Amino acid sequence: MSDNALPKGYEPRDVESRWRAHWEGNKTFTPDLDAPGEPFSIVIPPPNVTGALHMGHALNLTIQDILCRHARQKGRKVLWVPGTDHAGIATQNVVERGLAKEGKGRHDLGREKFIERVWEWREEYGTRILNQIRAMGASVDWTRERFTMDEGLSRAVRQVFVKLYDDGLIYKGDYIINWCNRCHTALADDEVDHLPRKDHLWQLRYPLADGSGELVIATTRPETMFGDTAVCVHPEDERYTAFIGKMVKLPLTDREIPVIADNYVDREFGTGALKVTPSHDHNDWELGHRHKLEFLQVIDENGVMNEHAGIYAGLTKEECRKRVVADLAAQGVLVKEEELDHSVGHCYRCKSVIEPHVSTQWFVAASKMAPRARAAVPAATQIFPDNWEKTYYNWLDNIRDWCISRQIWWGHRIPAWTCGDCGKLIVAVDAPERCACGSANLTQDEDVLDTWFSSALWPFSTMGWPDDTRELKTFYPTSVLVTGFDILFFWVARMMMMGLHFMDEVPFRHVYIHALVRDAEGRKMSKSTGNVIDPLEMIDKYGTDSLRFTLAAFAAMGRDIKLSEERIEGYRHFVNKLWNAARFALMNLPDDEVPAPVDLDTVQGLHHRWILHRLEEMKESTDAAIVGYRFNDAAQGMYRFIWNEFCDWYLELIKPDMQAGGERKAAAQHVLLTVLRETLTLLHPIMPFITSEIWAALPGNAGTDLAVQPFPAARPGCVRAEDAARMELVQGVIGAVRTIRAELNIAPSLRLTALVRTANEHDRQVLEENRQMLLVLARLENAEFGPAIEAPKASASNVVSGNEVIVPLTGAVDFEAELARLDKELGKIEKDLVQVNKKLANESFVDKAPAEVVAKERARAGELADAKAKLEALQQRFREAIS
RNA sequence: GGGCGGUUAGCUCAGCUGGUAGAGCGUCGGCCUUACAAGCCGAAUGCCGGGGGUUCGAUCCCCUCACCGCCCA
Repeated sequence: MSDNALPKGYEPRDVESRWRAHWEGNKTFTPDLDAPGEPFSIVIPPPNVTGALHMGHALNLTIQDILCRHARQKGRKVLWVPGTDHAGIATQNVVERGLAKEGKGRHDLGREKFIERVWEWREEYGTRILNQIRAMGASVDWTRERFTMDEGLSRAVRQVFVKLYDDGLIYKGDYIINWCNRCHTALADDEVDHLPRKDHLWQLRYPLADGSGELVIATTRPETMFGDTAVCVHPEDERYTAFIGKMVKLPLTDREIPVIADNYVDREFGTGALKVTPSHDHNDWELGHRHKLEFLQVIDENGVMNEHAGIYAGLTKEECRKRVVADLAAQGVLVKEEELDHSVGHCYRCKSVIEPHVSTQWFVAASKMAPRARAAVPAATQIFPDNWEKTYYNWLDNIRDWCISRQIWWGHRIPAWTCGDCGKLIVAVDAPERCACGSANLTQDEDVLDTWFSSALWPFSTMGWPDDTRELKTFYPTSVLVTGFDILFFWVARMMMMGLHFMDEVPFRHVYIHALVRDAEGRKMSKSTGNVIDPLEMIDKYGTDSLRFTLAAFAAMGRDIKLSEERIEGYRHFVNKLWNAARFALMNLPDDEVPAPVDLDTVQGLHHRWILHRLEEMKESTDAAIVGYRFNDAAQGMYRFIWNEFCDWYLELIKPDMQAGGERKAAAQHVLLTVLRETLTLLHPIMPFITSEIWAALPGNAGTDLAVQPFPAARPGCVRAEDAARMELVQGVIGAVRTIRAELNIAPSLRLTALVRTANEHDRQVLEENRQMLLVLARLENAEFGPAIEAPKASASNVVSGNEVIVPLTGAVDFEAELARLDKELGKIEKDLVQVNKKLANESFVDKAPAEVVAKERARAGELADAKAKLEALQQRFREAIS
């Protein structure tokens, strides 16, 4: 036995920190650009600097790491770029909250000081998320870490802005946009969450100006009525045709507004008549332009009513609504108030209600860039699973121009200057010194760009664009983007547009959309619900490998993951199992030198031949599963192989070999080491730490790193399906004896005798050759095999592929139990037999089903009938014995 | 309103191109068997959401209904 055995328990903490330090210190994951091998690259979805690692990140990183480590094993040149995102609004909010504690606002500091403050903040906390990426074991290239506000990336942003402006794809103008009063900035359409909300629908009486009647309109926003500049009905709505073209009096004001007609109106909703407020509603904005209405703004950018609201000026929009409704009710204008379930836009950063607001903003003409991005899927970029294609198309087909200016300070400032003298607008990469008119009186636009604008460039900006770098040449387009569906629009579609425009090539060949991680009840994890499972806490308690394996095992394509701590705890048992298997192996292997090799193609011993065969199958299936993004198959396949085959059978079967010594031991050592080495390699992408640790402890591996070992080569000579079948027979006989023992309550310590009346010479020979396996694993003192074996009358029995397994019973045995057991067994067989016979009796089945299927059923019917007959005979004999 | 997905063992979920329903966890029974009690051996459990259709044959394909979830308007 070895004296440098592994410690009794696996201690993830020490092991993980050691390997992390080793990999980072040695720059193990920095690719050699001159190395041979096909490139494989991934850019990390950059987490927010404000962020802390959550389960979504943990899953995202695990998947990417599996892909990268696997690609390295397959000899590819792998680059995985890490980095973080400056997250404009979110980060600014965090720093502003900090300031608020000091009783200050950002305006008290001024722009420059405030930005300095944000940078300080990011220096302090920006590394936190990076260390959490480290904790996950992510094999990123730390020498290429990027931040969206880096000098290089900022230059890329300015360059892109200027180019798009020159190409006519960026423009500035007054439009209605989504305004967050709290964050005090414009938001893009997809940054608005539509959340369900109980509200009211009020019906209001608008009298005709000529006194000839009245029109009842329905609205959810009475406070905006001061901005009404029309009432709209459906042109074919007979209730209202007479009103079209007339004027109505706007209550609470002295204004009169026209009644217009437009197909946009839903006749079924409310009263079929609606008030039109072009400055405060997206649809009304469209109506306003179509019908050339007046645009009247009544709510300011703080959510306060302005002078157009008359006596309501100065009230917040919420207060104003209450007062207006009360006053309308008092004046008899309010006809009806009803409950309404609808959805209302909320800021995705702060969850306050979004106000449609007209202002001067910058836009990307996304509608012009979308068609190319659409056409690239699936021709140049494939989405996995492909049902997301539809969602992708749907969004691009309905895309509106993208509002990219934000009225905050933290971010890439828009590279546009206005001349104070001639009014000319200058858009340039670097700050211009003077205007063409000669004036030096230039002021830069106050706004910054949407964070997603810089994220959209990530796949090429991180590789050094606009310079023509080797990284770009080698690694662009990236191989795959791994992300959640929640940012398919924000990010994926925009990267496609930008990549195609600037690189003339898609940014990634594949997009793998992974699941959302939910809690055990299927709810989204959120701090407010309090159902968050913190990955760092899980890592601390169970180790990173347990967490990674759990996530991989549940990462079935296209399905959400319901996670609970118990699952992670459960997979820690697997980690422990592997550790102990390795300990056992090491105890039975020489300390330093590699055991003398034997020829694996011709090695004797069914257990060796079988496990080597299974190992070949595992290589193929694991590789196929990872390449096909079926991580759950990869994980579960390894789990079963290691636990149910390698540990439960193989390790048990080599124990006698190890005791026997000599050549038998030498062969067992060599096969054991081979299987363990290659199994660790296969498992390494999912569980990098424990596999590396065990690897380094194996004889001959001291000082080597599993992370740089190649994928185990195929060993065609070891593919032997017939040995797998032989093994199955042996396992079946062992199982039959074990079942008898357990069901008849025979003590495990009692050594039994087993007799097998064999079905044919082949089976007899297999059992004979593997007598020792049966003796050890079925706990027998004796075993006999042959075609003419007669069962002693008092014996329990079972049938395995036509072989009658007989266990003579001695001493006190529960005879009734054996009878009941045989009845149960026969019941099962009969049930199957009836079903199969029914099938075979069906003429059209025999007629129309493929010949091989029919043949298979016939064979099965024969087997079942045979087993039935044998069992019945055995049962009869047993009855005679006990009567 | 439009789109997507789900419904399989007590729980969580696999089940690729239709051909004998699987796993993990949990449950029950028996074991300290020299790597592992975080373990070993054995067992039980399913109108594969309802209805209809295609087919010799449907968990799988088509239609429909119900319930649940998500996205977009």
